[in-house]
Amino acid sequence: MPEVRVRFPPSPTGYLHIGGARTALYNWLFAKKHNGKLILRIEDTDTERSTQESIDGIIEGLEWLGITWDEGPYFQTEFSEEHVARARQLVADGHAYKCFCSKEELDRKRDVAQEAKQEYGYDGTCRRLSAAEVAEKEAGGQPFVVRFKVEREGGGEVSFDDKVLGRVSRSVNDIEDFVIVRSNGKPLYLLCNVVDDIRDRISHVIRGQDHLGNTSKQILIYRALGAQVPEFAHMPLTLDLNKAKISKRSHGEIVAVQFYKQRGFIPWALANFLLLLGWSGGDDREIYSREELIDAFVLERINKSNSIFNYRKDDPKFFTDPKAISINEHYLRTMPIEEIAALVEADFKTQGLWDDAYGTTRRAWFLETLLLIRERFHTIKDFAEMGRAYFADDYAFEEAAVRKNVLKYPELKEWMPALADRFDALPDFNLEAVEGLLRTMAEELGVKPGVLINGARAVVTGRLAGPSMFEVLVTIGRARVTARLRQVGELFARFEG
RNA sequence: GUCCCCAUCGUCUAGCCAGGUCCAGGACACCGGCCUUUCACGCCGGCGACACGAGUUCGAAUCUCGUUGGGGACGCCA
Repeated sequence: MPEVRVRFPPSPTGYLHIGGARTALYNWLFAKKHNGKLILRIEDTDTERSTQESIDGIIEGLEWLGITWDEGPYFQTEFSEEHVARARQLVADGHAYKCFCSKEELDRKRDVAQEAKQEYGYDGTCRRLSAAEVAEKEAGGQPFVVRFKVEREGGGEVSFDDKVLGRVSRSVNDIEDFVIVRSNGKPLYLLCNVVDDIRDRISHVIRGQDHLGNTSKQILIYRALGAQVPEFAHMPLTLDLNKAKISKRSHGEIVAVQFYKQRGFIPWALANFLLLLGWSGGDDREIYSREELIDAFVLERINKSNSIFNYRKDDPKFFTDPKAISINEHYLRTMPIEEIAALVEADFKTQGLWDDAYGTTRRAWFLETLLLIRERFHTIKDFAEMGRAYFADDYAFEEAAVRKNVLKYPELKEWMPALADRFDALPDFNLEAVEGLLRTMAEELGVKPGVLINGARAVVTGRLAGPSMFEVLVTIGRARVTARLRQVGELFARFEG
């Protein structure tokens, strides 16, 4: 295979959404797999809608996901002269012509056709203009667009072998003479994209199936320009629950990569999820490390059919596609704890929960604590929220935990401080000692150990559930544990009052 | 309306190209059980699909045709 060069060409008209991220991911994987290059090209020719903020957001999103590029970002607007030159060349070579039909006139014709449920497409009025007529209109200062002259002599088809879909054909009679240059002289996407891909020596165009219709037109442009046509791979689209294409506009933050970063997703977990939306390795494997995936990835195994992004809303646990959450959980509890620690550290710093000692003298404690509590968390955010009691004293109390495990046993008002006293008297505050003491005390009081254990859990962590209580107590430490136990009275006052 | 693409559990999918080993496998979700001081994890089990109809064949999820359904495109957006 000649040098593999692929590109990701977002138009900077909004944040990076998961569909775009998935396209970027597939391109990146393909490049890596073949020791090729990924080119990032910002298609900013739509000056009306392009923003710097969007460019920054896209780059930030790609970087967060770990999708790296080898060249760029290039900006399409920087190559306008070349686009114009190629358009002129096409006109000079007879592959394109000037069209003087007004936009209003065409809109009207289109509306009429649509109204009558008729097929519509440019009728070729200006294609038949003689050189003299064209010269006359130009001399008169009439504005014009440039249309590509689709060769329809003898019919024929434009076809290509798509890496995903197989052979795709389209009759030239179904391709209208499409516009390649606006009346203001600015070339359009169909042309710019091809000119840029030729200049960037793109070998494989991997993009969504929504571009399928563009491909036949663009192949015509490649040929007219005398360039080699690249390989194509049209990926299936990601649809919403109503089977409509997901978009920034209609779905909002739930489809933004940024949202997942904010909600505490592990970058590669999101990439892994996105990968599975339309690709499988052919076996039952679903979790891949970067290296494993680069090794396993092949374009031919991309699915042909569209997939549904099964997101939910307003569910505390499944705030997005449950599969995405489950993959994130998988990484959360299997990744090397140092890597998790780095993500938690970043989050803690934004929340004012970070203690520099966690990086130095209390490093071991910090890592062990993360190891202890990560089992039942869903995202990185949970360390600061559900796990707050391990790192700070201003943790919240779950109402259900207090009601079920504290208020139900009024005696705990005395028992908890008494337990604190006993803990203080312990020569060593370790697992065995704590467990022995708790069980002995329960026996003396004539209650089940669970009453003291769960009561202590609610008081010390504010939560209904958590890791083994003895480990929790030792981890949080004697001083903090006893102080919290002695404040049980306030809890009664707060929730009973 | 025209053109293009697609069609397996609720969702993501394996199997399809090279028809039998598939009364269709896995994952997520859901339900039940085990474990357990709690909740998770883990393990075990359950629920649950070849869109429909013809044809080819001894045999079809797999091949062919049709129907239906879904999606995309049809811009002087990208």
